[in-house]
Amino acid sequence: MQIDAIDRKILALLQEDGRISIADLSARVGLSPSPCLRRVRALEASGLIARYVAVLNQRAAGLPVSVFVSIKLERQREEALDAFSAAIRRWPEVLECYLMTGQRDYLLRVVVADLESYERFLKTKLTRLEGIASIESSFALEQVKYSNVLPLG
Amino acid sequence: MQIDAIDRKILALLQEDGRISIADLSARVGLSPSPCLRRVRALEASGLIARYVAVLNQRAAGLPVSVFVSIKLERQREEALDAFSAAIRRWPEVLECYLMTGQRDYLLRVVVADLESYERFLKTKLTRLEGIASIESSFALEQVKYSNVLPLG
DNA sequence: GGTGAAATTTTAGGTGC
DNA sequence: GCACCTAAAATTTCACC
Repeated sequence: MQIDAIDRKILALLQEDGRISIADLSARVGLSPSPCLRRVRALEASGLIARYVAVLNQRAAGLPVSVFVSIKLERQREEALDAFSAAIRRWPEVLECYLMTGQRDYLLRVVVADLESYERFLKTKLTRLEGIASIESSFALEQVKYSNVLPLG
Repeated sequence: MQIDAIDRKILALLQEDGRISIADLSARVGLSPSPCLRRVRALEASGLIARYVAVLNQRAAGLPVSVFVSIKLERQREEALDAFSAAIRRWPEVLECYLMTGQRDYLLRVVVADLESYERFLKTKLTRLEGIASIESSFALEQVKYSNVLPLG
């Protein structure tokens, strides 16, 4: 999809406030509401805008702990890798998961209420998966920055 | 703030779709629109709902690369730590930053278009900061999961 | 917490530049 | 492709029970 400067401005504003009205949005990007709405719909249809969500305050929700987990998998069949991915996607404690360069390395961000909850997650879920060679956990004390705004142009 | 089962349901739905109408939301949680809207406003005022945003597709936006950067700081004055945090918050390439347990360790997620852009970020920004003892970069090949939905009750 | 009505916003259509 | 206008539909919001 072709993106121009006005689209970038629209995307920037929607990333800051996903509920801004088309009237306000169009005024801020220098268009009238009709073409502005058309652009937003086109950006949604193209998949560039993936979804609109409410972002909660992790601490206020009683889930102040983020744990970063490095997982190394044993050499194995494709099927086991798919099972790993599927489990990750299913577990609500895992908010982010990345396949890292190098070998069979995954990085997870796990969100829990406290260390006890994390231990429970480890014992009842993660360590029960087959094919894991090693697990290493690092704990975040403080969220210095948490943004969804991509650095467009 | 006191949260009950209906509030948790509201939060779950809003985290999935930040633009769901009050009419739909109220029907799905088993309330009429008025009290449902009152609850949503209370959740916003309490800070539990931090904000509403549009989530973009990183790949479609031409920024497919996430780099995780571990930074160790030298022992130093509080002032320098604040300068570090301030810079991190200002740089749009850094989407997430966590202060980790242990010592002066930070973990960053940096989003860029390609490795060249990452080198530019390193050379013109990160390595110019004072008080950094070491920098270690790991590259994500694939985003297996990226969610904003907290595991509430 | 529910009801109903008013106010605001969204959204689609049509014309001309 | 955009501005402008109009109008219908949907949604938000509020006073009141």
